[in-house]
Amino acid sequence: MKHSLKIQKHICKPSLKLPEETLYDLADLFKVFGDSTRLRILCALFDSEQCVQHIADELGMTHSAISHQLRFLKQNKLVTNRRNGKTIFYALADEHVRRIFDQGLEHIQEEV
Amino acid sequence: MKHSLKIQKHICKPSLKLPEETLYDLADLFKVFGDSTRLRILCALFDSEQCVQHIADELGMTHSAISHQLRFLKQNKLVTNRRNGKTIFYALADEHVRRIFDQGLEHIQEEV
DNA sequence: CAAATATATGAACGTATGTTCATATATTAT
DNA sequence: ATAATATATGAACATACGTTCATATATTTG
Repeated sequence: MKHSLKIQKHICKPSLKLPEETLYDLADLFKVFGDSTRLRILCALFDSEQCVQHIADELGMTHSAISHQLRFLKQNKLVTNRRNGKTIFYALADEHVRRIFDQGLEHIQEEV
Repeated sequence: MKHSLKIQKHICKPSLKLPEETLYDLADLFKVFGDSTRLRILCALFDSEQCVQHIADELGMTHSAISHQLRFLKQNKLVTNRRNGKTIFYALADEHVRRIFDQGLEHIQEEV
């Protein structure tokens, strides 16, 4: 009886149990937000759709680098695109992007 | 006059301009969420604080791996900890963690 | 104090990531 | 068809990341 406290090592509470795959998908989603270049691209699209070269100019990077990242963003459904002649315009996919962005911003700006 | 359309290459709209440093901080924050192990740790803390070994057991990983990740999570202010004797309990730092997590979840579950 | 337990940490290792460079594709203009 | 423009993509490279292993620190127990 005297070491009953010692025995109960871990009081197991069942925690929020999401499927493995969901967690991987979720991690992949946040991974997309986890790079300042991609965040800057998203910022550039906040007001209106933009073409690749415009974004590249604005960020001072090559169109190749931007194109690679846009593909990544599109694969993860954070942006959509439409072709207009030679140029392709990219736009934010939906409001979640903005909301996730804003929640993150709130978090970092809250800390001292 | 005939190629005036050709000339206006990029109609520059000023986009949301955040300081470089803010973007890096924001990317760092999302980077933390961009790993399934860390997400699982956060899940494990959703209901209540937990000690390192408990989390390690639950995730089927070594305490070393978990400890490394918890340090990372703490550096980014997503968790706090308190010591109780030999064991150290970790807990979610604030509600932003949950909200960012939930927004992400909404996003991936919305898509078909 | 020594042993046991819980956690932390540095080094090392393989893998993933972001950019660049060269090249390919697509559209338009001549 | 050829040239010019806009974008996409594969390979290569350097860097960053996550885990493991060994070891260190901290607390409690005997």
